[in-house]
Amino acid sequence: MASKITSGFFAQDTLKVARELLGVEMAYGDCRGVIVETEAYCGDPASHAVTRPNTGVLLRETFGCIYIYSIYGIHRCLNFTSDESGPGAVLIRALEPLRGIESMMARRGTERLRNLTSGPAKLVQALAVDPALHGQEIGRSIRLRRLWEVKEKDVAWGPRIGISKAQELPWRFWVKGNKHVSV
DNA sequence: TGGCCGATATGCT
DNA sequence: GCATATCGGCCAA
Repeated sequence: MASKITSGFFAQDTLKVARELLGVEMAYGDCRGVIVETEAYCGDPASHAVTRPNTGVLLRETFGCIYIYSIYGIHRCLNFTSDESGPGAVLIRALEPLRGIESMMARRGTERLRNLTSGPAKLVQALAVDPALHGQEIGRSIRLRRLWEVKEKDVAWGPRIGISKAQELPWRFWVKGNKHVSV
């Protein structure tokens, strides 16, 4: 039986949270998908804890909460805050769709399964994540439970995508070979 | 109050 | 591979 993940899980180190979120099912509204790609943001120069000192307060002062930001005007991305002892958040970059695929296709305007949730802004649009969830504790609207046990040998990692600072840090994690990983 | 930048996605060449 | 839409957040003035 799959085990529920609550906000307390996010108290631990951000890199560990990012790694451990792989294989976790996310349920929201009429949709479900498994997390297959994440990125960790700590107190590094690319983190909103640094680049957005006002709104980034959530990264410093909470864990286990939803952090939603907008980028390039038209996109929104979903994070979960982490690390009870410092700034941290994990960006959810890709899901493998499980349920509500018809709804996702309608909202994304495509029939192509591979293009539904293979990117941070794509999955927010596919699941119609409400921006008003910003700051809310995990487990209320967005529910998580471990669905897959992802072995060490099935985890890949590398540099984070789309950033101009701290590009050398290999803080992006994904499920090796999964067809729904971005890029 | 204005200007710059960005954890993206898409469409065109 | 490259241009670009489009706007919130931030800071300088």
